[in-house]
Amino acid sequence: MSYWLMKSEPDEVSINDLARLGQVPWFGVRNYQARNFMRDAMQVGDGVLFYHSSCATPGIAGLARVASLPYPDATQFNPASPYFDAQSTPDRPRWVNVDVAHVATTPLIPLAILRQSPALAGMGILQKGSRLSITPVTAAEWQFITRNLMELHDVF
DNA sequence: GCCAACGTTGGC
DNA sequence: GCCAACGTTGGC
Repeated sequence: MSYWLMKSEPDEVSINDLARLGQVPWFGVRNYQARNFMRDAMQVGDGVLFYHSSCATPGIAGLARVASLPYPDATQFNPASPYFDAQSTPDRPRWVNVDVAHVATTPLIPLAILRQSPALAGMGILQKGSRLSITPVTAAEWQFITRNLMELHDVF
């Protein structure tokens, strides 16, 4: 079992949207490294820190879990979608996504708070210039965040 | 809106 | 294969 941090712009899909829908395809990833995490490394049941980016107060807004195997991202075939990729064909799809299911909505843990914890200094999201929308999280980081910052002891 | 940092593209 | 130019990300 692995852990991940996945960024979403709340204007597109917020933690409240995820709570309401229960489960969503993590569509729109157009970065090979992030795609490869979904395609090659994620397992159903993996823990996800749901992160709100590009908003007034960026930070971790809740917990989710990986809920499907990877499969072709439907938006790549839709010419009307901003995620359309003319190079991609159903025969040889370039982009995949997994489904992500809601686990918990938590009080927002702002990025500024994450930066204050030495235990989290190695997190991908905190590295200078890091833009990856999906980054691995260590078990120690996951436990520090869920136990110390969220005061949750019974998830995952 | 600014801008640092990064990934991708494409000419050579 | 190099690398300059460009587009994008995302915090501030």
